[in-house]
Amino acid sequence: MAMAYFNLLLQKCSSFSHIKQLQANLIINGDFHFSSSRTKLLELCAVSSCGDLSYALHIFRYIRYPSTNDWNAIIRGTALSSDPANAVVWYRAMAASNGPHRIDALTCSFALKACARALACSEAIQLHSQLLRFGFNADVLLQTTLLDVYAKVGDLDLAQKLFDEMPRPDIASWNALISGFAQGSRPADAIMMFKRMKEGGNLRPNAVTVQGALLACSQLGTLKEGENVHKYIVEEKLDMNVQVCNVVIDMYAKCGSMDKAYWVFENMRCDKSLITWNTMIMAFAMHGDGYEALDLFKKLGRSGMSPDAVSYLAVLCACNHAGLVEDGLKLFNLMAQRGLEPNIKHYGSMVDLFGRAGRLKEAYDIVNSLPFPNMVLWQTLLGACRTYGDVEMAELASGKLVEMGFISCGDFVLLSNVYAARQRWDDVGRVRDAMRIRDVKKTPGFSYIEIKGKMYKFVYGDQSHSSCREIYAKLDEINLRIKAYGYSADTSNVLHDIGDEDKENALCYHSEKLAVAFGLTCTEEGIPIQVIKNLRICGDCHVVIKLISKIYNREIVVRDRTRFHRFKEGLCSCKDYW
DNA sequence: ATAGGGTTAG
Repeated sequence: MAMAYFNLLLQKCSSFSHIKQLQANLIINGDFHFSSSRTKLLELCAVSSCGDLSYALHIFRYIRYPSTNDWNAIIRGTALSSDPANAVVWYRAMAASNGPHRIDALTCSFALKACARALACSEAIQLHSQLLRFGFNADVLLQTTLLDVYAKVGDLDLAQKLFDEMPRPDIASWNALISGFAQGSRPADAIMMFKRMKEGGNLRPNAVTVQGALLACSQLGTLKEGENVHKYIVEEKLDMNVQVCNVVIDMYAKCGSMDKAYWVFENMRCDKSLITWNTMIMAFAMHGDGYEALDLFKKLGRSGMSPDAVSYLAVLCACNHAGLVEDGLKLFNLMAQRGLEPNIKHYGSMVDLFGRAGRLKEAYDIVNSLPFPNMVLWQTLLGACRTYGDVEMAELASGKLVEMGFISCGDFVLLSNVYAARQRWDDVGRVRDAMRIRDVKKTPGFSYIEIKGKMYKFVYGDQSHSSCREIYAKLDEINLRIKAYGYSADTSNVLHDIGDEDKENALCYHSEKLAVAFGLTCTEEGIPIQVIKNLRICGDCHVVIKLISKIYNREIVVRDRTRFHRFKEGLCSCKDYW
């Protein structure tokens, strides 16, 4: 068979059996050991969706003298597989093996991609130094790959340094840095870089750039910056891109503006994808708008597209957040009827749903019946035990978490809360000791608030703000007024070994309270206050903010890591279950 | 013999 014809067939390959037929053909014609077609076949088998990596490895073993490209195909395929770390192992085998091959820029590129996926930092550093030795450092594409790896493994400073040292960063280099900042811990810098790129005039931000910038806005919850990015998108007609529209919708929802999110959803200038629908349903879920989510889910069914597992997750989540237990149960069953396999998140949603309804036994049965133990489900169950004060079930769930070695600070706090609610102080002490012995790490909590287009960040007990004095004065005032209203601090949320008065103080300087107090000092009456928190809102803060919303007659919106809490006239949209 | 590789959604 002529090689050109063979390559054409390769391009048309759409199933695994095609691959095998072509392989048989190569072998029969005696071309297997000599032609570049074999390499192409190997690549197809290792990388494409109709291929099969383990079969590619099987073929590879028959190659007497694998070429650079044969090795690259294997490394690339492994980098894309579910075990990307293995690609580094193959890279080392390639470096150690004798033969006609030499490591080239592509080899490095694929191996680095694997490091990014496997979050393998030290391996990335090793590859980086080798790549410098090989003299590939002038390659812009490799520079960008490197930048991306460092950003993804969390070393944003190094990623930025690489960017700064690039002689000619192109649009992908900028995009990699912006997305890196946005996905990592520096969303404000992502927005800054987006603006610099836009105003620099050299390179025009494209569809990829704006997605990074929008993600940064969502992380920060900054509606103002998000609107600016949206404006740019419309000006540049990037809103013809569905993926961009989806991120815009998600951004508006996460910045608290459901009106704008829905407007974009309704007025799209391109066709909606299933992801568009799912994004919007998830947005309603996040805001506790259960009926809107259910309506949209029904509309989706009528639109001609069929809901997938994510659509069901979104609408289950909405039922959950809105307390629509029966609707949720029906949907879960419907999902099975439609032949969709529930995954761990669906089960988590069901556990939450039963938990919310106080049906702890049924929640427990789900967690216990799954073939693989999963810590998130036990944590969810533990949360439900806290709400309903079920000590026995709480001990069972936390016992499982300890057994799995996955118990976290938050879990200990939940268990302690259950004991505290029953005045079982010895047990509270026992939990505290267990935490100390295990040296449980606490993720530091912080909150953002946007005032007149500027973001302010608060950490626990923050005293670094210029208006610090006013903030603490406002907190004192709040404390007086809520106490007059009959509030007493729920100190079961505090685990430190300190006196009662100190416990109250420990609670009253939580970052979300500081942010709300700051919001009260510098906004007009009647203007809603919006706060973004990186962790879940604490129980005491939830009580206090409800009271503030009543006493100060303010609508207060808090986005925590899972959902929105809308406080109004002393009540919260989550109906006190979260 | 040659090209191939980098940034992006629920």
